[in-house]
Amino acid sequence: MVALKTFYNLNKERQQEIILVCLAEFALHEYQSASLSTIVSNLNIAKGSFYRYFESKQSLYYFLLDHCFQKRLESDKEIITAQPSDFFELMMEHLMGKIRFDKKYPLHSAFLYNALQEKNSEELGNIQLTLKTKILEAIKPLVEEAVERNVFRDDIDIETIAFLVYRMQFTIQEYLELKHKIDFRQNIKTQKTFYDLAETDVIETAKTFLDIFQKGIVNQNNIL
Amino acid sequence: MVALKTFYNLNKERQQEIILVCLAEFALHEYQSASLSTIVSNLNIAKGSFYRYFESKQSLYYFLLDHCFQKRLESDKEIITAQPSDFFELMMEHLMGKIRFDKKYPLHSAFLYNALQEKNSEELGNIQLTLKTKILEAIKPLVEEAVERNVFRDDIDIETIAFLVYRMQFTIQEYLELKHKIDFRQNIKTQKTFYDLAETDVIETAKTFLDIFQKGIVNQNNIL
Amino acid sequence: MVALKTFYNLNKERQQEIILVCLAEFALHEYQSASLSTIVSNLNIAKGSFYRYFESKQSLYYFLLDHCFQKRLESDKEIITAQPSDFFELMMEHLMGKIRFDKKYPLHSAFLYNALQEKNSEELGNIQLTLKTKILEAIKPLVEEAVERNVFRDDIDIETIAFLVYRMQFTIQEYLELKHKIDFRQNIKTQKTFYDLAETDVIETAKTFLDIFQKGIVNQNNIL
Amino acid sequence: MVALKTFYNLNKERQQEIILVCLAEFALHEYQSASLSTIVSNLNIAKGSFYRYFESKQSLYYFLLDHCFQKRLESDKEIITAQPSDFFELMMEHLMGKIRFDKKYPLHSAFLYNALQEKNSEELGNIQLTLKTKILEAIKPLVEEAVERNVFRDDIDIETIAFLVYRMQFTIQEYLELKHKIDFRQNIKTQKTFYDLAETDVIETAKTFLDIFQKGIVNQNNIL
DNA sequence: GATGAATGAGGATTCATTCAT
DNA sequence: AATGAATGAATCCTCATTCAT
Repeated sequence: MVALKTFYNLNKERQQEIILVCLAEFALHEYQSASLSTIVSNLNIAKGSFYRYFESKQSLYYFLLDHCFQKRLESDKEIITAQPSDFFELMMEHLMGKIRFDKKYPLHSAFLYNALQEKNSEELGNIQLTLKTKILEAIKPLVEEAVERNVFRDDIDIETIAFLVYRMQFTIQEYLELKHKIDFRQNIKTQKTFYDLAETDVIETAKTFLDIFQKGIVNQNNIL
Repeated sequence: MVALKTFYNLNKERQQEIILVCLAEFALHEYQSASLSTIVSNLNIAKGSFYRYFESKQSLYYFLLDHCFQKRLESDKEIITAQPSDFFELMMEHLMGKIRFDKKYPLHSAFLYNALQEKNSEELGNIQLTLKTKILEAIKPLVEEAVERNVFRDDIDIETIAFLVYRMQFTIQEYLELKHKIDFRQNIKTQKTFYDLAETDVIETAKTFLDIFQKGIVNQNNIL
Repeated sequence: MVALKTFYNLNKERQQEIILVCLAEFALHEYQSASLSTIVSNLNIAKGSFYRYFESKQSLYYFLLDHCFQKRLESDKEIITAQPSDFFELMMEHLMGKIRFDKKYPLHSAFLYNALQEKNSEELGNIQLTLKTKILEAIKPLVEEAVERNVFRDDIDIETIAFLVYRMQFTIQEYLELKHKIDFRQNIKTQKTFYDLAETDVIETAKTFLDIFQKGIVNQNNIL
Repeated sequence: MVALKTFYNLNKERQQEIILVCLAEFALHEYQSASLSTIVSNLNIAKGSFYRYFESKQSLYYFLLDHCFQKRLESDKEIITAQPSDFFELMMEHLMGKIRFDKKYPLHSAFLYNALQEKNSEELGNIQLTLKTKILEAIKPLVEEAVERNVFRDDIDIETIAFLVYRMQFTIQEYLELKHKIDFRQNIKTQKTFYDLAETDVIETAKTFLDIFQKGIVNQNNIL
């Protein structure tokens, strides 16, 4: 879960450098295929040195996971302090938060995205379940509060709503990738921004998806 | 795209056996991490024998992709022949089709699921884009027809609708995995069914998600 | 040394076809690196069928060696029947014979060339020595006869002369390759002629080398 | 072209040992057939260790080529400093240099000999042409100078002369192998000297071949 | 505290040959 | 008589990790 003492003895800049290089590798490859050799070579350090910073590949992975999760939470805190009263406004704020995070921390974002797709293995366990449960736990209270204010249809349970709220950010991401034929991993390699799109386009898409989530896709006039 | 002649010369049972063992490996691991050694060992054949069936790992992968895609299309054809007039009824039929497919062909289903998450690589190219584009091309005509019948809100474009239709099947899958703490890859290993759930639960969930897609999540009474 | 009966049962055309395909493989690669798989694939026959024609890779090699040697000898016989009295005229005839052989039988020629460079191995023994000895045995009588006619300086022994006579054909070949940056193996692949040169150029070079062999390289006038 | 840092960090003795074992393998087999497994086993190191010294088989080969070329050039420098004025005396010095080199560095010599016979391949390119061109470039100036002093017949161009000068050293080698039935590759295996001959014999042969090169093979008296 | 040399199992793939059909 | 499926050892190369210096 944590790095070794030696790692923390490094100055902050070097720590950041190491983290970024590691994230880049895990952003481009899944756990198994990511190569410590590549990391070590990109960092210009000795193989042995790496093992003085982290106990193992697995331990590094958990460290990065923790690190990125914290970063993402911090990024979200700003919203929560300036919490809007309307649930969907709040949700929009979160989506904007995700978009800002993608832009500001593309490697962290890509790493987390990959982590959420990691296949279970002996080394990482059911990592998807763990991560998603953690995220849903964070979302639930907000949903619950809105439920009490009768914001949602009462035939849908809280878990479903919370899940859909969580899901939306990645659905939007997938849609953008597909529509604009973006390969965000390629963007990482070429040092472009995560989406390589005008931010207004991204925001517009988020608004659309959120609106559909609220009101549905059917033409109400047609029904009447 | 295809296997070698030698493979087709095998009797159908053996062909199926080989396909299933290969699918299992690629269902449990992504392309890079999947091991031909494991496959060969599970099949109890010599290393060299494998290369009489398939030219390479890459070629095997494309073969499996094609094979599963065909299987999935066949599975869908039944619906199309008995095509319901209402778009959302049709969509529900497709979701049911996916559920039946998961049950009947858990390995094929898991493989396709993994393929849709494959990271781009020199060996496989932008496989996600290719696959998703193919699927969307199949969905679009159905959506277009519904658009002409004014089924949907007219402020949402066809691409967005088609994407959400495509996305739903996997959103449901993800939700079920999460809610019931299912590890479908573990189920594959233990030869259980894909979901290890009562089918009614699955169908209920599909209905719920479809309903939200139609009418949205907000409490209409509250708005009024 | 010889092929199996089954091979001789094939019609002459098929025999020729097989020989040419095998020669091409051994013309492009040395014994060890030449691949029976490639040969068999180029011939569109079954692996097992090949082993009904030849006992082994080794046996095939010896067969080809014998075959090419015979072809080369035949090609030389024409000269011997129309044998010119002057030794160097005869030698020029032989060089012309070699040039014609290269043109008419590029694969045979390339194969023999490779064979003369084969490294000794358990499988082939000291094949260079065997081949070269055989060639020298053929050259020696001609040299001996010329020696008796006092054609050569009497301070040089027969073996040396015979060797230089043998050597010249390949020295010329090497020179042409180098001067014109010819890759005769590439020419084989692209089905061009062996040298891809005007024949007059080749003959001119042969004449020059032969003249130097006769009279030496030094400027006689300068000495006087 | 060069080894990895790790290689240079080894002490000189170990570096030499590794070089010699590698040279031995490439002296006995051509590039394709030479086996890293054999090398690694002869060195009593792990498979992976080798790849800490050299990037690849190809890279090792180029390193050895460079290494041997340098060694050969150094060996030649001694001559050039004590450069005799007569061209043929200089040439004799070079032949003697080659003979000493064969004796002192039999593996280097054998490796270079093999390299000059390597067939073109994707991995090594047209290595023969490259090597021979390099050698001829070194010989040409010496020839040009002699040309100006009217040493040679004026009907032969410089390229031809330079080529024959280059060719002689290997022609002599081939002759000795043939005459004394020497298998220098076998000598390598049994750790004997390159030629396994009295040095006087070798020198005598060199003198003979050089003399023929100068004055030609014909009996001048007979002509008159 | 840092280094980097060493490891050996594992990766995909090719090979010449055998043998049952 | 011909086929072609099967073999398993060999190929080059990469990997995460250990440990002596």
